[in-house]
Amino acid sequence: MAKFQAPKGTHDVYPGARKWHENTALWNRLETIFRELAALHGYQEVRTPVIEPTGLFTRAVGEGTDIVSKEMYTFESKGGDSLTLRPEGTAPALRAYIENSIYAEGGVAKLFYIGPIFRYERPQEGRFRQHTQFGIEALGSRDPRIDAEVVWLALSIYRRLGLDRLVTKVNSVGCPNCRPAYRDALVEFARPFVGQMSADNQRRFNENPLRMLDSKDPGDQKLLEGAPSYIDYICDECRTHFEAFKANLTALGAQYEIDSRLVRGFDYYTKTAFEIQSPDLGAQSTLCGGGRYDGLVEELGGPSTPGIGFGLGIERVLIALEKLNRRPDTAPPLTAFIVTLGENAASQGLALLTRLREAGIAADMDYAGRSMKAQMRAAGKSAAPYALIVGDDELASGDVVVKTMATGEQTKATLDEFIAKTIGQE
RNA sequence: GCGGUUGUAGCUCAGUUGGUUAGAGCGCCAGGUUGUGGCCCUGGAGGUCGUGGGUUCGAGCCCCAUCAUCCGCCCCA
Repeated sequence: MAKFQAPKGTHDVYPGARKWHENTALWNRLETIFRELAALHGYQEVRTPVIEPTGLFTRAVGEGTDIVSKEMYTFESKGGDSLTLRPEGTAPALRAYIENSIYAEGGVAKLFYIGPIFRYERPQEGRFRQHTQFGIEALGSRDPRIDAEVVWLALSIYRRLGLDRLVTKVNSVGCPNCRPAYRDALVEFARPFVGQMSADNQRRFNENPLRMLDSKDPGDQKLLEGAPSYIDYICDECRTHFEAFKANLTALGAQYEIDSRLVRGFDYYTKTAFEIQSPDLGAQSTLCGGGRYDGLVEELGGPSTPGIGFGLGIERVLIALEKLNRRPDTAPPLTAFIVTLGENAASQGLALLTRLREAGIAADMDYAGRSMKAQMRAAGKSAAPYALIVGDDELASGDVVVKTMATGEQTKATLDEFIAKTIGQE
């Protein structure tokens, strides 16, 4: 009998998984932290479908990008429409923002999302065909202070998780006013040695010259060493914005580097672009990437609205934490484990459990009808702080033996006393 | 799309120049304690050696193919 397995590049998340990025308790903990910090900064959740019209991504991300040209899961619906499993989170969030007229609320709309992202790529460490992103989008402000706040929120998340040693890289990729001049300058600079560059960069030279700077090919890097810097071509508006953004970041106490080579893989970015990397992650070192996209809402058919956001790969965060052995605290799944002795007690077990649960105490028992020794083993393995032991003696006296597993100490108490004391501790 | 790695018990792996019934640790189950977990001791269950073909008297080991896995390039979270 052939066994089924999760498709290449996908993974399950399940209780007790050894790999942190597959462990339910750790996922739950991280998601809670994301939600708390998002709420703390005024962001509210938006949930969008996993499938979207294919055109949404070709329009937003750009026809020439790798994502659109070769990494999308695209299929035809029975009705004949072309649908795509979302390969990124910003375009769907903005589609929802426009479709539901969220902009009509006025002010700045702050949205966050947590959900799966699909890209057809060759899996490797930290890269999956289905991964999960936490992302935020702030729509309606062109104030550079919000650029700094967005970066700061990402950094706050990592700090909260105990992830240090991070490198934050910032850049300005300009705007439609100044980009053409820079693009032309870069093309003229590279023209004499196009033929000496890697095949990829020769392609980029024609299709998307800015991406040439992103090449990791050592030969390309050497050839492009003296390449013109965007900062010398940037228009006054973009320069002012970039300076204010950096000043605000500095004022918050954030450490960052200016990386004039930082060019992100989506066509929609304007002005601010940033990336947060971890040196502990291996080849796929980017934990978070984002930037400003002042023309995108309009491009997608909404009112002219500036925006900025980021996406953060949750699997990569978990992998980085695992490598540093920084395990987030997770509460034990159970508080009490009931151990019964004999037929009479066994038949009472479920009723006792129910009383605990109705009082809000997570409790369980061993349903296999096994020996006390086996039940105690199960209690220990469950990590519940307390074992409640019930036998004929306890049934007669109306109380239970409360064993504190960590110390081995035992006392007698009625179930109500145990409940009152346990709830008092929370 | 390209390059490399590894596939033996639930997990991590060992298996000498191809040679009888394929091993260890951990985990699991049970007993040692007919009312007590974690430590210790004893025992037990569990494997078509990824799959298919080939070479050979004989293949976990050699050859071919295939599937899967992980890692790197590319790209990105």
